[in-house]
Amino acid sequence: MLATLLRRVPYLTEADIAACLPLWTKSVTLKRNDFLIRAGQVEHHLYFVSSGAMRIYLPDATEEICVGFAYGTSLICSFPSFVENRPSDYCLQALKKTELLAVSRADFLALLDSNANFARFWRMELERVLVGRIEREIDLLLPEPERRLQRLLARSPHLFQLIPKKYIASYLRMTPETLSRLR
Amino acid sequence: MLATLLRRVPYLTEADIAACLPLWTKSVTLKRNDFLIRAGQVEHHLYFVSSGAMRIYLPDATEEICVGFAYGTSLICSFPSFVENRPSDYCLQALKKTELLAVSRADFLALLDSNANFARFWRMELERVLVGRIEREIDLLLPEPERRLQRLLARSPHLFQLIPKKYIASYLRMTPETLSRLR
DNA sequence: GGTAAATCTTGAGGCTAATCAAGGTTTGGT
DNA sequence: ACCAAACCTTGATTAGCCTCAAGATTTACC
Repeated sequence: MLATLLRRVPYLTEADIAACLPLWTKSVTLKRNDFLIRAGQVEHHLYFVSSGAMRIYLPDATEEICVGFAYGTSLICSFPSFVENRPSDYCLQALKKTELLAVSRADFLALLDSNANFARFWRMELERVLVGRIEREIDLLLPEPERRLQRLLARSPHLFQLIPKKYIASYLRMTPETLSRLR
Repeated sequence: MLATLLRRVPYLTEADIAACLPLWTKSVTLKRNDFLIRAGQVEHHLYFVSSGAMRIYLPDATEEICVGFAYGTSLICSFPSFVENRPSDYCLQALKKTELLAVSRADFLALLDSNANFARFWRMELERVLVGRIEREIDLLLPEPERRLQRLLARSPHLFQLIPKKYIASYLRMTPETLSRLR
């Protein structure tokens, strides 16, 4: 539930949350393999995953390179497309039945401008995501597949129950065969 | 010059810039191979590179993995350490004589809280950096060394005049020999 | 619950990039 | 400008991951 996520942020008041919640006017339900966005489309919404699981992948010339997952109660979008209002390089696809709420870019930006507490929340969310990306970069730079796997197991062991191994292998920059052999 | 960087931001007024500049009280000059920060230290400052060039690397067990460069007029710090106030995983080292200005975390956070325009600047700076990281992630995920090199050549050709090839090779997740053979 | 599809595992072989090594070139510091 | 150190290049060899393939297992959907 979105309200639960927001209530965990100490400096957001009930008034801030009450100002935010009504902006999530769009509701989306995806079946397995449905797309939330395809490469080439412009992303105009920021999404909250209520339930289900998604994968984010780059449709490269010869293969689909998996760059991330979303599940549980997290925010998700094709970030460069949403922020820069340009066509997405990525596809976002449901791995199972998935329910999402969405806020439009215009409403979201207006909220950031009108509510300093919420602007602070978004700033800290960006910092948190950026720190996560930097951690992730370390993973990708390690030359040994085994150490890349170890780091993911240490950080996100639940992924292995939730996401098909072939996508995790792609995320870890190795083939499914190599991942299977490492286990 | 720091003022030049800030004046390029359309929504920062001269008053905003005047409020910001005096906070950069610390001045640092590094010789070649000097460290701005070593792994294990906590980063309490955000830096602006006035001149020179720096590399950011991860001192891994067996090798130094290069994760980025800073030069010209850019902001730089060990980001996870600065944001989360914890020991840095990274080393920041000067590649030549380098001059920097610094603002303390406390002063910077106070500025973000007191100046909405500056908070907006920082939010957009974070978004910009995050988009760059996502681009960078694509580079790292490409399996072929040749395509990783092509993307860097397309995006930052000047790096090859500025930075020793061995660090660029590490940044591109390949050995100096492989980089040399690709050219 | 049953069936088909998707996914995972295991094996054999090939290829690419890493390693090791040596010579040539550039760069830094005095 | 000189010398020394750092850096870059090229070659030969090796190791590790990918590719291809087939069988086993799990999962999805009616």
